[in-house]
Amino acid sequence: MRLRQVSAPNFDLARTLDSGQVFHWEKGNAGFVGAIGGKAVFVEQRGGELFFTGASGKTIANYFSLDHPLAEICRSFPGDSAMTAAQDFCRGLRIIRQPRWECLATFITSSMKQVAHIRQISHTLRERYGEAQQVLSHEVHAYPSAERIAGLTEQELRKCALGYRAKNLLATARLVASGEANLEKWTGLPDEALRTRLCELPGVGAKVANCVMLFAYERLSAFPIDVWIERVLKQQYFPRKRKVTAQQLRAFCDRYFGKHGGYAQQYLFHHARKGGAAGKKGLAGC
DNA sequence: CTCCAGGGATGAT
DNA sequence: ATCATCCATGGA
Repeated sequence: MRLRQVSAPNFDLARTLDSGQVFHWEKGNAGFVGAIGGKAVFVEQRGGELFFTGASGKTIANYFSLDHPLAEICRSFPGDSAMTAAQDFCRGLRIIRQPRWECLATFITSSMKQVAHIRQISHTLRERYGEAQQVLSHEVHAYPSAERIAGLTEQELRKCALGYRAKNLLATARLVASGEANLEKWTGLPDEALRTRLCELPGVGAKVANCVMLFAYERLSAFPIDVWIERVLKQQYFPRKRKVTAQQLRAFCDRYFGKHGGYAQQYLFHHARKGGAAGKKGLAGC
């Protein structure tokens, strides 16, 4: 199999796929095997080039947001020490453009789960209910459509280790499949209206809504606050406050991180999770 | 306001 | 080998 090639300067494929925004890519053949929408894809990075097969160069470049002006985005970040360290740690990490239903469904199943569990749930749902494809002798399953999931029972979903999330995923799948919730049409909504629509879906609260806005609707100012980010924010920006409310954090983030807050959040998140010293232990005692 | 639901990887003992 | 911990949403 001959691979095709696309230029990808200022991009780090492995780091991007390991940053908790997407959960189905697996290592294989010196690169990564996964799916972009319904297409099974292999992609490998060598220096500033991506070598790939299974989709067009245009699809690859669009999925990995190779057109995002990363240097300019980083220049818009605040210059504090936490942000600078995170930025340094996350070179080449990009916010990818995910299919809307796949992203929404995945983050509904992510609630109260850690990354390893989310990967497992995604894998099981794909394997049981998604269409199989081949790439370089690897079998890859597309994420099951809303229609497919809408036709399942809560019992079947529970068997995929969804627990109480099964009910929410099923209810939301049915709203999407019936057209009552039109995810594609929502691309035209302003941020606040989009967030409101998303939060009306079962299993979607503020955190999940912001993830979907950031990863599937390219709202780069959306700033999801999970426990990791909450720890970082409290430690770095409210060091001697004993009690900081969710509202205070929210107001601070919206004001402080600017129009690319979503990127700032992703960098702080990835640095906190993978950066070692700043990980759980170091922050716990504060 | 508090409490709880369901579950598997992860790290401590 | 056993045990506590992690964790976002929604309903009681």
